[in-house]
Amino acid sequence: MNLHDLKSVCGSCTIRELCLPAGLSDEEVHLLDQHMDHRQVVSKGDYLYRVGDPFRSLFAVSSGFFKTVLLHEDGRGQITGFQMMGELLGLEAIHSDHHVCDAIALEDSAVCAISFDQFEQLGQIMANLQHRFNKDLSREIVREHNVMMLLGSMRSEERLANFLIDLADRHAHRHQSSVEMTLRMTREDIGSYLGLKLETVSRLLSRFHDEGLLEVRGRRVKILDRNALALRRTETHN
Amino acid sequence: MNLHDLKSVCGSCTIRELCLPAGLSDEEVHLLDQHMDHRQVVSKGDYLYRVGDPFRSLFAVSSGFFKTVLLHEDGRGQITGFQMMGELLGLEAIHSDHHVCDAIALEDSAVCAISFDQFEQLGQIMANLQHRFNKDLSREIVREHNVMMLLGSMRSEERLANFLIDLADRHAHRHQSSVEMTLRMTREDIGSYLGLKLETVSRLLSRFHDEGLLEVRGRRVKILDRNALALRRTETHN
DNA sequence: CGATTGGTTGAGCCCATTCAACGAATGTGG
DNA sequence: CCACATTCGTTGAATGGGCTCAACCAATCG
Repeated sequence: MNLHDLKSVCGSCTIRELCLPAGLSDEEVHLLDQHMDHRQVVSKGDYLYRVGDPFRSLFAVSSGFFKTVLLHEDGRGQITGFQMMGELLGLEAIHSDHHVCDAIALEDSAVCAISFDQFEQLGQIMANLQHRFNKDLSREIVREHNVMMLLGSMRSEERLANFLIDLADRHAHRHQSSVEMTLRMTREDIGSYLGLKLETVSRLLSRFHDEGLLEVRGRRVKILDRNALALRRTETHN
Repeated sequence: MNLHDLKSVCGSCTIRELCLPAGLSDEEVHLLDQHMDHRQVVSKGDYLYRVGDPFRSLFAVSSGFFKTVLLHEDGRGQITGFQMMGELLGLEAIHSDHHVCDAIALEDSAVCAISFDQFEQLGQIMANLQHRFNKDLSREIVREHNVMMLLGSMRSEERLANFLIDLADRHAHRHQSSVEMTLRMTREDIGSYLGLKLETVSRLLSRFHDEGLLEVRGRRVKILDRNALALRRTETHN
């Protein structure tokens, strides 16, 4: 039996409450399960989808870690997000029926695929599901608002502090340590997401380290003083 | 009869195809009409909603021009978008049932309010409407992706060129001149949206003017060389 | 092993910011 | 109606934060 062909089963999924079926009743989840597509493994470095691919399915990250990259004609790329378990991939593609960014696994990962056609039909008979989905889309909009704020009006130090705290919170929400984390992405990835160059990210991490806010060893990061770090998210920290 | 109490009637609306009911059949639009809420006038400078307001309705801009502003605790604000007729306001609020930004009219405007509860019910019995709405939400996500790209990896000149071309295109799409436009927002607003200071925006406009790309007189902007301007959206313009 | 990728650190530079002065347009109250 | 304040925009000069260029190191891999 091939992992690629495993059926998704939300009903018995440990991250059910973090994911699409959050808040649904057992019967509703059962119904959702019947319409779930396959489960799919994506190895580190592989593309889940690429710009231009026709849009058929949404994906829920079951395990692992992804980045989504928006490509600009002249080669420049912007990372628009990092997705961890329970989070949805592919929402941007609904509009044009084609993916408009690349989704790349940053570690060996697995996703649950949901045929969007079937999902929409299901939404028609399950108001709860549709409502949850509307909220998920809206949440993504809010998240991006916050990134716009970050990119548009914060200095480098604040950007990185925000990034680290956000990452820690998302780990905590998944019952993982919000103190010690292994970054799944390179300095360049972080820089791309934050609108900074990799050297700047590296320097900032060193700075935070020197100041006793973090312990940084490569991609292992330990938050030593969360309060102080949290203060760095905003300008005046005299 | 008070304009504030006018019933919205999509069926006879001139911008129907730019707005929420785009692509719906006459019967469907009729059904939508029955569930539309009031039409509402918003004077220049007034708030359509504020951060923290409970979310009850989506708004479709019927006429006029809005900005949405995300406030940061320390007083800084980021403009997350400008909305013109046919565009939706309030999508960010679905997630938390509360508005998370301010919406401010930049000129005397009117909006059509749609009770979101009723709208969701309607979506349950009108697959087409729900599908359109999913696409609208997805489009907003794509738009914000592009802003992230702009803020994260473009230089000031490219940002402004992108902004102007985008504005021109949206005017064209509404059968308004895409050559001569009156900006509805201040230099500071533009700067906030583009992650620049107002002085920088002013200097860039002067530069484009001097180079013969634009004719700028206060808020009147005439695009003299659209091709050249379009080239400025991307780095290499030797 | 050499080759490649990822990360750190330094030195100099440049683009956008800051600070500042000034002008134009609009509105307000006496 | 004028005097005055306020808001909006332009332009100049100096500053600085993050970038560029570059060297170097560590880890991984075929």
